[in-house]
Amino acid sequence: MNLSDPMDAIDALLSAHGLRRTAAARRVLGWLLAHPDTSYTHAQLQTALSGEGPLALDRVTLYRLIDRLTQVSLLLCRVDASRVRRYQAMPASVQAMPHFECQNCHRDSPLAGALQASGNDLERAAQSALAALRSLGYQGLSMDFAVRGVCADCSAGQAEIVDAPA
Amino acid sequence: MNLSDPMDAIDALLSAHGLRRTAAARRVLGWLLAHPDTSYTHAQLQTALSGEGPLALDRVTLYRLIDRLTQVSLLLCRVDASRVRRYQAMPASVQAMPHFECQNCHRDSPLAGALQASGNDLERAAQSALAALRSLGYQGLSMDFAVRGVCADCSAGQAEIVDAPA
DNA sequence: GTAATAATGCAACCAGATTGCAATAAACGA
DNA sequence: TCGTTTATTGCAATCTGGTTGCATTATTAC
Repeated sequence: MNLSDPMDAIDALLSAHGLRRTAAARRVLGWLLAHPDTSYTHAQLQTALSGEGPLALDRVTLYRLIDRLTQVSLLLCRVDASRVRRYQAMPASVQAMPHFECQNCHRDSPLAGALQASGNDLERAAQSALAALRSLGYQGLSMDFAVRGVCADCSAGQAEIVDAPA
Repeated sequence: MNLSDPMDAIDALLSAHGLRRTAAARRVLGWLLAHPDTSYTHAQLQTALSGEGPLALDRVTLYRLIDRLTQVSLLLCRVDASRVRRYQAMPASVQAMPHFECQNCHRDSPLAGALQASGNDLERAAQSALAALRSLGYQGLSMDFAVRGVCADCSAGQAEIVDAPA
């Protein structure tokens, strides 16, 4: 088996985690591995896969498949501010992924730029916290630093309502 | 007006944030302020309030009320690992609130004890990150540090399935 | 090859949350 | 204090993301 062939690598990952090497599993894991560092909802995955693959896979099948992939830590799942689950291929190195959740419009935006100054401290502290957890036996971990408040758009909108009613 | 009277204090909070001082708003905000540092789901709030208050308030009314309270940052809302929103009175001082989300059973557990060693570093870094955001104009912020993985119960359960099938 | 078992597809169902709209109730100015 | 304006309430219907049961199909292990 040639592991440099992405297809063989995916099959190897599936077997190594006790999952069967089905067409659907190959397509989903393959697609997510080809689109790293981004998370997708169930709906996004289904349209993305039905767009390129042969025939669309069933809604429920996709739900169960991503559940399985998540349970064996091949995927990372988080619930965004709008209550929908987002999946992505488990990153090789764990970062803190700071993001901002608006309490008003429930939009979720990455918080990389705003934290450049203090971001490194945060990253360092998070890594050492993670190391502590690992030493306690936790496995397959990822971290997520969420900041909640009202985003610029929404506070501007609320001000508008007060200052300049339509 | 005597602000030491909790009822007047609640009314003052409501007006200060541009909300009307209705019976429902007083009850909800009052109850959450009386139960700080804990978050409640919509369902929990409804049963808690209908249990003590006079008559139960409508489901939809409660949804809209907590939305309004959240938008003006009187409440803090987060989505837990099971995709349900949890509300609590906005804490006076912002802490990092580290918690663990199981990728398998979707249970959400506080992570205070496990992080005692590195927790302080994390808290410090988070506070400075928050200060940076505040200087950028963000308001009404709270932080949340989530660690994701598979909890001890679930990894034990998965091992059982492999090692000792029923 | 064949048996055991995991994965799929379909239909029905569920919880949490949202929308539309008519009926009330605060807030504010006269 | 009386309207008037506008926020809030309650009810019914609807929506979305997700789950369950079950018969069928495909992988895996022998």
